[in-house]
Amino acid sequence: MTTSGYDRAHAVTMRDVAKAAGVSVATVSHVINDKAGARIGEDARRRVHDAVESLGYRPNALAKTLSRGSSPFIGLVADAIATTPFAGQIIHGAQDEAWKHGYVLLVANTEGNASVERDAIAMMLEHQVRGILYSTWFHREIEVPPTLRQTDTVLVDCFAADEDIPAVVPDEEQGGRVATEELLAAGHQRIAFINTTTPSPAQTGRLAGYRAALAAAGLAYDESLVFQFEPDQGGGYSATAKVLASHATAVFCHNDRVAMGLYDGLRERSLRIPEDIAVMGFDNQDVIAAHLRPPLSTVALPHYELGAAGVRLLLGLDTTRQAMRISCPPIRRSSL
Amino acid sequence: MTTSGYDRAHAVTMRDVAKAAGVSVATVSHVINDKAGARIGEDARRRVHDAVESLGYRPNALAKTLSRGSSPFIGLVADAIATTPFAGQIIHGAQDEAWKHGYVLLVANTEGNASVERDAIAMMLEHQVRGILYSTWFHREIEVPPTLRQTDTVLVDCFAADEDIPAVVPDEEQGGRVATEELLAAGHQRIAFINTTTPSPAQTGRLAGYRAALAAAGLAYDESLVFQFEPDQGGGYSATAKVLASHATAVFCHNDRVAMGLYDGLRERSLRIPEDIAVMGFDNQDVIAAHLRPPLSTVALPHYELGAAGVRLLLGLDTTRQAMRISCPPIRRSSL
DNA sequence: CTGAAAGCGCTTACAG
DNA sequence: CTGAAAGCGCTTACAG
Repeated sequence: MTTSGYDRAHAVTMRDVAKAAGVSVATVSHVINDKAGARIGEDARRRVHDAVESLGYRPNALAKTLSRGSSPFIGLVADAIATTPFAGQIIHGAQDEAWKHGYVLLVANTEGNASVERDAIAMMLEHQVRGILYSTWFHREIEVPPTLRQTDTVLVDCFAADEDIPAVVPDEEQGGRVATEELLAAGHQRIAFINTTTPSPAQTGRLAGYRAALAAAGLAYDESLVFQFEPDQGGGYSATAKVLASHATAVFCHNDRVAMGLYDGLRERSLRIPEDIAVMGFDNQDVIAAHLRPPLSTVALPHYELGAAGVRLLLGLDTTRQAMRISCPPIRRSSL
Repeated sequence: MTTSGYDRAHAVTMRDVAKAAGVSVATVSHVINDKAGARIGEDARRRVHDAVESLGYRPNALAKTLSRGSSPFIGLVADAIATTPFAGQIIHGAQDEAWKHGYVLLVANTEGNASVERDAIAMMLEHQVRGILYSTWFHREIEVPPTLRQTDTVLVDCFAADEDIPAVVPDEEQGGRVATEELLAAGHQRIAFINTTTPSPAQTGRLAGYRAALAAAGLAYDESLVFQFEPDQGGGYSATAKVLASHATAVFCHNDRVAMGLYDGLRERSLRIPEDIAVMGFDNQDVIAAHLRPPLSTVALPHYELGAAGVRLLLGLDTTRQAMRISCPPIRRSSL
């Protein structure tokens, strides 16, 4: 079928190449890996390359791993590839970074199930992973599964309170600050904040950022401008009346879904965005933010970067140890 | 640190277990794998298990693979883990199914870049994958990368025209049919269809389904009820006027984003859903469909099932060969 | 400049 | 009932 002489049943090995090239397997290994110390004649070199070519030889990465004692794998256990578009970006970032350093990602989706988690970690350990990235789909505190201790671990988008395990998380406070600063820069002084009812690093961090930005701008913190609602469309929609009653000229929403609900509430009252009121989101959830009318200005959760930084930390490429905060960049669209 | 005596630098091997249990490695292998033919005394068996326990032994899956000549890996190359929440579900389904049969998924994200794709496939081949799932984030025709021929392949959410490569795709026509049937069942007779301007299996398939459902209900196909717009919010929004002018009482939208735009257009005209007009989406895009006001009825693209079926096909667990169509189930919410 | 040989951690006939 | 030995496909000192 192919001209390479490839045969699925009987893979060609280094031995076959050696035979075809009339050299030893040691020599083949040396030229294929371009070993520094090895002095192989131009002639032999060419013969090996020709044989590789004509036989369609591919090194067996597993055998290589075994004899070298190093692993090409990095494990990524995620609690929800499924429930959210976010996890995808963490995987994406981790994968790109892993590849860049010659590693391959082994991903496992656990749906938060502890026993699946245990199996996934065991599987990774048996495959001799270099280390494991343990990630959650939203920033939170976790209990570290005990078996994770048996290898190098870094936490991604989560952290363990009383632990010394390195973690990389989004900088919620900085995010809340830029969100507010964007509104400030657009000339607003009376900025409402629809925060979430759910206790979380996002809840406290974004609020702290909001306050910090206000303070830096010389504005007093006004409690009557901050609300708590469910962090979804329903919450944003319900918040509309209160926000309007507060006479705010701009609203910083805890996330894009809240903003989406607020949009609905505002539209029902025939209020225009941003002419009548400016709105700022958080998360930069693709399907929502870019496609609302008008497109929503927001701040991005740096999922891709979280995954990539996790791999770098794991491989010891980043000097930082312990909690590493990744900043959340503002995304400017037309809602303010 | 742990009581297991685990030592990261010097993994414990089968040899260590053998020594500790006072048996040969062959015996250890037999009891650990619970080999059928092997008759090992209760005594030796217990000693082995104890040694495994106390040493914290974990078999080296890579070595096992090498000596057995079988691979525990299945590759999944995806063109866009990133750009869409959908790919995540394909991965999820493939992974669950792979695990179920003792395989581990090696995933690679190529962003559609041909050279990355080549590298990804080469990497998988070198890791001796059992086969490769090649997937796209939306249903379409593709050119099969030549190196894919070097192993078993199944196409997921895509297909190759002139090829004999097995593929699993969503059943667009059946999807279009149920979408229309749902509207019919709700009592509508004048059903508009906002189709996409983009030529694709979705475009033709969903239209065919729409026509089939109408025909089955004894309704004539009325060209003036079908429109073509960009398959996004902007398209849906723009379609509003024409849809209204057609005096349809219900609208089947090519996808959820179109429905989202239509919602906006309808709301601006103070029209209520579903009282004034019913709307049906397609895709069941989480963030959108479930959270629109009112929640959108739609039909789901079976991504999880696509991934799972792909693995089954690859492993020869499904007898079907060639193109396999997965049906798209209706999701009932409150927009009709 | 090149090859023979040991070894990576397992599995699997084969003997006994 | 159990072990010695060969082998999976590589890499890596070590000799020459």
